[in-house]
Amino acid sequence: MDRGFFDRDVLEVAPLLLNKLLLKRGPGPGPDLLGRIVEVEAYRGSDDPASHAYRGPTARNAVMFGPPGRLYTYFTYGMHWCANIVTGPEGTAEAVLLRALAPVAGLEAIRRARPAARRDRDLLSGPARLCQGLGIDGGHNGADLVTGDRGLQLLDDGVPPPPVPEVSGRVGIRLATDRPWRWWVPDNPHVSPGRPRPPGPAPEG
DNA sequence: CTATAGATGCCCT
DNA sequence: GGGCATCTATAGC
Repeated sequence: MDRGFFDRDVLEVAPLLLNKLLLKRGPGPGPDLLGRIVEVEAYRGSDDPASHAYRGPTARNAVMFGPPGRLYTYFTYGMHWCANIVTGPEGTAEAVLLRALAPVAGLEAIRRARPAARRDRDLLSGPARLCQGLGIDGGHNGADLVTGDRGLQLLDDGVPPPPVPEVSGRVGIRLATDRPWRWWVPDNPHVSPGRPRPPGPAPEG
């Protein structure tokens, strides 16, 4: 894919990422793993209190401030990795959280990487699940998805994004729950079971 | 299907 | 020390 695709506002890019392919190669002799993006969320650092970049650059969020088309991975809840695609020009801090993928290739290897998943629909249906299933972690922070320099690449096989994607508030956050910045492919069984918190002011006193 | 509790470690104040 | 862009097992319909 072209770098320019990612060099736009995150609210424009996020829904267009639906139905794109994420390819994971190696390292080692393992088979290529492939998944189709079916659920995403937008985080816009400059004016988004829920974004890791809201309070300015730190060691953790540095990749978000870098050039578009790279992967931002972070560790959370003491045990989980999550992956984002950086958008917008260098200097801004926008990113699209990958929330769910539909497995396309490498199913056997993905099943081995996700022993807790009882059904195939649970393999990559969550931001931490998809990282576990594809073997994505901190070693991939900053990987370039355009060149595939670290075995991770974003591909377009011609399947267009849904003309009218489903929309809701974002999942698992406390702040800015009213922003409809989560998109998914309608009726796709691999979308995560997460539900947004009811909108309202942040708890206070 | 829904609801709940517990795991577990890094980041930032 | 508080809080987390989560997941899993278990309990109960």
